Amino acid sequence: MSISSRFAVGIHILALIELNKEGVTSSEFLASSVNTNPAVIRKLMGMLKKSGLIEVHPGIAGAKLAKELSDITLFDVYKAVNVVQEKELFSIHESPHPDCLVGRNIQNTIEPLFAAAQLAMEKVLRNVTLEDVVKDIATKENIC
Amino acid sequence: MSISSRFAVGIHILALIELNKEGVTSSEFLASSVNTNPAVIRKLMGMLKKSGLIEVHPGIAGAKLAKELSDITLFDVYKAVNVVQEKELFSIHESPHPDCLVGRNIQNTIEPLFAAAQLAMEKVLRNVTLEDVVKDIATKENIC
DNA sequence: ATTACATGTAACTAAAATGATTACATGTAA
DNA sequence: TTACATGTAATCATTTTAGTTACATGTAAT
Repeated sequence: MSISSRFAVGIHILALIELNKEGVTSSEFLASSVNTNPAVIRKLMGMLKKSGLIEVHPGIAGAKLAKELSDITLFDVYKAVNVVQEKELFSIHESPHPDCLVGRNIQNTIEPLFAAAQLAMEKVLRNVTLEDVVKDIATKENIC
Repeated sequence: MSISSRFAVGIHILALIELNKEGVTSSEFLASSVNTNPAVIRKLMGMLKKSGLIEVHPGIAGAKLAKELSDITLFDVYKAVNVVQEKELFSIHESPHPDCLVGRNIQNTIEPLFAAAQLAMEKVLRNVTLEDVVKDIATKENIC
């Protein structure tokens, strides 16, 4: 199964806040670009806010980035929107039989292997910033 | 969300077939060790068989490995049990708005980044064999 | 103050995936 | 033909997702 698109949408939201920084980036505006419901966006904005990535205020239209673009990595977004918990990218079956040689050891044997795989994936996310994302979009549009 | 435990169970099955190679490893025997239903095991056995990792025959009790332990990587099991499709570890929201600068570029920008993260994870799986897993279990049991 | 409009948040829904379970067809060998 | 194994389909409860609706809360302009 796939990791929730909340992650991709979170990146979309942050990139659009940056590229629309002269304007007002409301949940309705974002929802239109993402093609979803404003309430879905507001829920994600809440998560991004809680993680200190954006600034939003009740009653005041628009969101602003709370950090420099180059200070926000994809990993920050990934953690903010809560798509994968630590050591839980792979699920391991519970209660294997303790009387069996394999059953009583499989969890402890597999866990560090799965953790290493997850960390390798997350390391890639740590090495990409939103600045990279925004620059790539600009390049595709021949803006720069 | 997490990747299906079919992966962990698949590893469990293969390790147990190896460690019980003097005996008969039936779906019922495996189900008891994994602590699930024999039909679940048989479905997984079918997948492992289809990928050429084990040999099973209708009407004949027991499964055997079809390859050397050191020739089976965790990645082979991962692909066999079909837990994550190529380039689909992360899902990307569909139909963002094409009239928006971000909307019309976000998918193409994000896709290679997500693919790179997925590949990094899979690379770790490619570098671990079932021999490593079985040896680790043996070590934990002070067998070697 | 009231109006207009934004965010914050809860409740409800349909769709999809998972894992368990049951049942039965198919295949093998004694 | 009997006993028992694998192969496989149908069904079910649970969980997650993403969308939707509704409304409370907060701000600012009139």
